[in-house]
Amino acid sequence: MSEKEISQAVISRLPRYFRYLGDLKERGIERISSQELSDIMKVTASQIRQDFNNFGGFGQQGYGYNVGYLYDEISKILGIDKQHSLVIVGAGHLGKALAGYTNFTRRGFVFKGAFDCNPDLYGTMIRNVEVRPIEELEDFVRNNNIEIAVLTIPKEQAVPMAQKLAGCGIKAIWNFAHVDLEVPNNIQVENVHLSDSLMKLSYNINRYEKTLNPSKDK
Amino acid sequence: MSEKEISQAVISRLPRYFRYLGDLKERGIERISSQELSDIMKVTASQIRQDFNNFGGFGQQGYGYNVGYLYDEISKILGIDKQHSLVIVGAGHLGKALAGYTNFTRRGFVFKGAFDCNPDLYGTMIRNVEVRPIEELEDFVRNNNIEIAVLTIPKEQAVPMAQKLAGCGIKAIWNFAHVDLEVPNNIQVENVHLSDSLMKLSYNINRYEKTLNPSKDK
DNA sequence: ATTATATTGTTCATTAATTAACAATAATCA
DNA sequence: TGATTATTGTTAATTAATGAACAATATAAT
Repeated sequence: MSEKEISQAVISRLPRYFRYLGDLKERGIERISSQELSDIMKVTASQIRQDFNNFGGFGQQGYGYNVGYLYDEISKILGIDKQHSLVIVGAGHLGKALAGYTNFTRRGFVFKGAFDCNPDLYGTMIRNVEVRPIEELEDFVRNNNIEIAVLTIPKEQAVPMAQKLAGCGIKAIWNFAHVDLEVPNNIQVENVHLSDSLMKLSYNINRYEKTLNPSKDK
Repeated sequence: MSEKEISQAVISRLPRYFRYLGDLKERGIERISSQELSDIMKVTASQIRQDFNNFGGFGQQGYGYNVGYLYDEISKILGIDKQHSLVIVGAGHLGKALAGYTNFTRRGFVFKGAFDCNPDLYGTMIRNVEVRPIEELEDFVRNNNIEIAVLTIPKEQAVPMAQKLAGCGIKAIWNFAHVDLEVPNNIQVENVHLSDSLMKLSYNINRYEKTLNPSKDK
């Protein structure tokens, strides 16, 4: 009821706060004001205070915020105070790269299985996990209570695969395939569309060059 | 002068339009109205028309938009009608994965070189390109007119590396290191912070579960 | 203890983004 | 060729996001 919906704009900023707070913590800094954080992060102090206050008062007037406390609170908000099991679907370079990220393990994401449709890969190891045939994926998800599926397969296969995963109790899909998945709304999808990102970069290169040499347009 | 600044919110949507238009084109569809596109893409027709009109009138009243024409125009806006040369800095799994994306080649991004600081990798091949020692990077960028550097190195190395790259005429950095780079504003930076993305996913899993079982909060 | 200072939480104002509305106009049909 | 329909480009209205202001309050200093 008091579950005020928090905008995804705010959510998108939380990981960055978390990162900066982690750095501060590591450097032994115990307290920080919204103004100091503003200077470091190049966002307004007002936005910082507004963002935090969406989740309750973490600071104290005349003092600021306790770095360690704020860090822990944000980790709870983000749900990374608990472990999340995940499987990688598609054991190519990208799948391997993601499986290998120690960063993720550190944040409680536990790599439980890898699947591919290429028989040459069956039995090969990624980290301490062997690659299994894709046919075993659904049973594996069900039997091991897997929360997250990381989709690093071609887009043609991604759509039917998402449907299959929806059917066996997966909670979320981290989608690297260049296609929009359609899944029931009990399943969370986070897209990483790398080509989109690269195109944005291309646009900004172009734009900058045009500001230097406006004659060239049209 | 009439260089009205276009918001990054609009730019972020262009690649998705481009993708859907490409699909339509491939399916042989020649014309489409903003309403039809709205139905397919699940965004309002009004937003579609507003977005396109930032760049000029691409449609025709009573007819709609010509798919092929619109596709080409967007590709020009995004600057992917021309080739962009890039190098990969950090020849790990992620670097290899990115180098191998045929999608990128198709959009005019030409993979020209790969660099790493691990001597074991020197001379090994990624696609048709051999991995070179990182010391050669700066000269290579200068001599081969490289536009984009793809940073797939640890965050500690990423900051000084960005500075070096800034010094040798690179135009843009596609940054996969989990750190904010500080570069002069003649260099475009596009960040792909994968852990941020995964944390957002984690938040949304959490949020959904709380809507089902609100008792569990606090 | 009292006062001065710092800094939050929150309200209000402003700016930006999105959606709705509609007049203008091209395409289609009779 | 004229009437009807479809659909854009654009303006206006609404909603969301951001930034500024300030009262409330804790800390620190004297």
